[in-house]
Amino acid sequence: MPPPMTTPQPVRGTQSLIGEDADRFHAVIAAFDRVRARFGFRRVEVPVLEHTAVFARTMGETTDVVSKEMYTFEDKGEESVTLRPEFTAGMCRAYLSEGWQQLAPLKLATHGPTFRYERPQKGRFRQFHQLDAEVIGAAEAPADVELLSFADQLLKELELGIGAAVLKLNTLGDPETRAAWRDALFEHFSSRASDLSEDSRARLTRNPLQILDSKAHSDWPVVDSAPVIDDFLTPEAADFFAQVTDGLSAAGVRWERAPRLVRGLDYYRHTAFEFITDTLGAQGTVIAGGRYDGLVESPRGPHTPAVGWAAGIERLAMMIDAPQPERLEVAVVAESQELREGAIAVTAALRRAGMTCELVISGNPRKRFDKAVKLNPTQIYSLSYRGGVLNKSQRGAGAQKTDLDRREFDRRSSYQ
RNA sequence: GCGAUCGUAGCUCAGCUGGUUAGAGCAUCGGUUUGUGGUACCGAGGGUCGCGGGUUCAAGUCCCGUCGGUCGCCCCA
Repeated sequence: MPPPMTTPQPVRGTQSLIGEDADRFHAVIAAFDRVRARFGFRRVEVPVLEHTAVFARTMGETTDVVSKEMYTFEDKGEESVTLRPEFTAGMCRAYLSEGWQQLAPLKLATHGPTFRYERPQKGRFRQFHQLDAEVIGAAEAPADVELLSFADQLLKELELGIGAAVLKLNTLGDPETRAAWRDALFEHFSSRASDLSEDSRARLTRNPLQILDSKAHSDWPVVDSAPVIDDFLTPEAADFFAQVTDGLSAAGVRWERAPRLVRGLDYYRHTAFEFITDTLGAQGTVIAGGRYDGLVESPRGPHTPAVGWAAGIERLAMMIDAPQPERLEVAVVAESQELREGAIAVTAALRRAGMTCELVISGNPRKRFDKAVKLNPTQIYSLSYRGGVLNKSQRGAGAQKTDLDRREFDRRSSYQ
């Protein structure tokens, strides 16, 4: 229990944004939505809250995310529910339980908050936000190309700069390929277990593929000499990967082969990818995804091939240039009390005409003009009495086009 | 879960080897001045020094714990 405090504290790992931070955040979402529409991905909404089984089953009970990072609790109906730690599971659940199957193949996009109980650090929060894109019910390589082109175009429009994020691409092949490769890896790593780090030795029986992206330097020689998947690809799997890479080249998407990029869970097939950056410290992954043909059907669902990716909004927001802040067009100032209603009338007319407008009619009348100046508007309309005479002035650049007509200004500001 | 580092006013910070009623700039509010694209001066409000305990005649300062921020490990978006 937190100790009683006079001022409430935010929950650890959550954040509230204002100003430039909020602008960055929404610039990422705006770009996503723009590109989304152009690629024909349908906008969908799925719940933040799902039955715990939705995530536990699809993500694998032994995953770190499921075993120790989920916000899981019993609701008042004594049902175990979980705040989503990712989107894919909920999207698939909706596909199955909301009758979306009849619309397949579906290109879907959504975004929103996701939750993971982790130690916060740079680019990592307990409540964080993701962009998500999925193609469900499409088994062919063009779907992968479509999905990756979407991600690539999004990054281009965010103007991260050349080389800021590179696409690392790999194939995990079909189940036959994967099983053969896995066996070969197991054999390779078992024979050299004594050279492996403690972490990697633990992975050996649980998931030998994960040793491939071990960060322990001591593992690197063993990893470098490990068998590569290309030697195990079935002709079908090799053809699928070739279609993806040819498609990407045709679409003008730059990529790099990453033969050690893997996914731990068995339902991943064929395409696996990450957009990586070195500008975010330890959290280098900005977009990650892959093909998960085996997910929906396990343990008992219709065979449903699918590909998808998720992106971290906060991570992208940290990488983009600061967006232009919304510029105030007009500040209307009443520099004495009896001119307030006139100022209100002018402001109302300007806002109805579609202009962004702030009203400055409170506080010390003599300081109101300075207050207006600090709002940094394009124009200032001020109403004042000077030497007992009503003085109306419009100041600022570019007045002609957006200006309230002079006569209209006079009429409105004379409101009694 | 592990490690490092930091918590003083709304913000950015100062505060010496512990020593009177804890300071500055900015911001806010008020007064005078100026009189139209960030005037100048004066004044006010605002802090149980993150929280709890300990050492001491005396703790913002030293010690322990705890909560939080930041960065890294792990994992991931």
